[in-house]
Amino acid sequence: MSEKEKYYTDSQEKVARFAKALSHPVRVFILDYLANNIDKCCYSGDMAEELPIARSTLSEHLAELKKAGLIQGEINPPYIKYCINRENWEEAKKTMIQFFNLKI
Amino acid sequence: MSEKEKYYTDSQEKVARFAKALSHPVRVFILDYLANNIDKCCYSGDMAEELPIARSTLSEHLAELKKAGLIQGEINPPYIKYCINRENWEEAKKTMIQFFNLKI
DNA sequence: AATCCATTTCGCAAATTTCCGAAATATATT
DNA sequence: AATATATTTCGGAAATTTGCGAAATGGATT
Repeated sequence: MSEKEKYYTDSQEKVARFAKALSHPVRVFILDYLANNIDKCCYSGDMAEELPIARSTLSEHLAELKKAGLIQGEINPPYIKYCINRENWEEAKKTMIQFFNLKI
Repeated sequence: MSEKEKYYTDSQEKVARFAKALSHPVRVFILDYLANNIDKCCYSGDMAEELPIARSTLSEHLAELKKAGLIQGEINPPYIKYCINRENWEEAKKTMIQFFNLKI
């Protein structure tokens, strides 16, 4: 009796999920920042200095990206060193590129 | 005295804007649908039949995609034939791929 | 002019997102 | 044990998004 029809493919849901993670300029900024400082330690506080938002708000954007799997934080108290999660980043990239390669 | 500092690059804002347009599975579905039926006429009603949402809700998702420039509607009363806006689609594709090509 | 039809717009409710400052956390240092 | 530090979590406000059904739209048909 389970009437759960599926309306969206896994791929469609994945595109939407990754896109949502990238749907705020602060989060795009964070990913850019991490990608451009791959060799350095990236702390929340460093990014906060370049952004017009409260630290607690930045923290929530970081959590959002973590939830999407795109970044990870290595705890090193009282700091947290953030970096891109390469494996999931590659998956997001593949997912989005495949979507944009629709034969239109 | 205009204290408007700019915190995000145009590119970052563009990524966020396009990503937002793709951040809901219904909208991803619509773009897939249009891309896979490029030769046919695509009416709102046809898509509505494959989706678990009210027609008015679908209409609002279509408006969202139109606002982002990704689709356009050719009015042919009482129908509206939808299709992907190729020029803006290509721009979105380029924007997103460039973003994902960050040297990480 | 009255009716039909696909679609959108409107009015509104519910859910989610974004944001902040204050408080909590967890460790290192004094 | 008290203090200092970077960050997160909490509580709550404001804004935005998602959704629906009813009404409006605009041209075609009777």
